Amino acid sequence: MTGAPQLEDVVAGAAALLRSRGDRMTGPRRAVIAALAGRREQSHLTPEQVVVAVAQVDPTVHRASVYRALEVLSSLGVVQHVHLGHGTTAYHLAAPHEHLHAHCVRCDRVIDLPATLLDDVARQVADGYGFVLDPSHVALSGTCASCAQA
Amino acid sequence: MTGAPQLEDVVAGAAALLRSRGDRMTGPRRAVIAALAGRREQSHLTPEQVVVAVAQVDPTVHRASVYRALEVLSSLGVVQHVHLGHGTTAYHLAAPHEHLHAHCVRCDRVIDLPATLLDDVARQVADGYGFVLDPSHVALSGTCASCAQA
DNA sequence: ATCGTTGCAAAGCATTTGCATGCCT
DNA sequence: AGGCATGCAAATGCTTTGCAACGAT
Repeated sequence: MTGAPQLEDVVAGAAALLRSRGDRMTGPRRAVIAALAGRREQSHLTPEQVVVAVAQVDPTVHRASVYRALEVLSSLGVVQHVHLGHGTTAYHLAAPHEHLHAHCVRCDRVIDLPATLLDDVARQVADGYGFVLDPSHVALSGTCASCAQA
Repeated sequence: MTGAPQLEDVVAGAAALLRSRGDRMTGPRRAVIAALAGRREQSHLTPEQVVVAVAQVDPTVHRASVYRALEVLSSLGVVQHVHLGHGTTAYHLAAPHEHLHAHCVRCDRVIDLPATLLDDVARQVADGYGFVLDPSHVALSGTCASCAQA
């Protein structure tokens, strides 16, 4: 059981990637990685939620820096994002294994799903329409188990 | 060949629904319906695109009224919306037959897909996770045929 | 010492809202 | 006539940006 990726390793890897570009590892960037890593559940956060989580790690980090850090880390592939319908975007650390997302419109929870779930659909839209599906870019929408039974 | 729904009929139907609620059919609401109906292709419009299209029909209609009209007409079921990842919402007249959407991230085009396309996936997430999928609420994301080959 | 990054504050943008006037029924 | 809807303008909420000071390499 390896569990969640170790913070140290993620930071180190990100630092290496940053330097290889002439960019730098900084406090705010470390804080954003820490904020995203320090989550057992609810590992997909909106920018606002990241801002809050970062503030708990380091209150001196400015809001704007969080946005900028998310952008740089995304471009490195260290962080990934999903669009959740209704205009919000959720960020999470790149997981070792690719996966899809489902978003509960009632409680806003994000559920991870196997990457293969849309393989058939991808084939169908490719064959029928020439449309190349990007299954992980947006979350499937609906109601999660606990909200559905309520 | 019936083609697109007739403007007159849609307006009349909407008017009836509005009045049954104590609401009214007005110029701006008619203009929004006309803007959405008067489209062979590209029948899914962002609020901003609706504002532009409405202005061509009736330049006196205010921006805010377009937003309000879209909301009322949606609540009546005359208009429907899809979320397109990246924070935009597209509106379209309720079609006679339910359908899904795919959104091209390159050219922003929206493609209609058969409603049944996600039936299997819906069953899988229901059985495996208790998640109740709402397949038409968000568009599938990817690259359309013409953009993919470029 | 360099030059990328930050905090701050202001600007942007899309959407929403309060209010007096206007118009549908 | 009565009350919902409108136009206008200001407010909102989230995200981006210009800039001087700061700090990683």
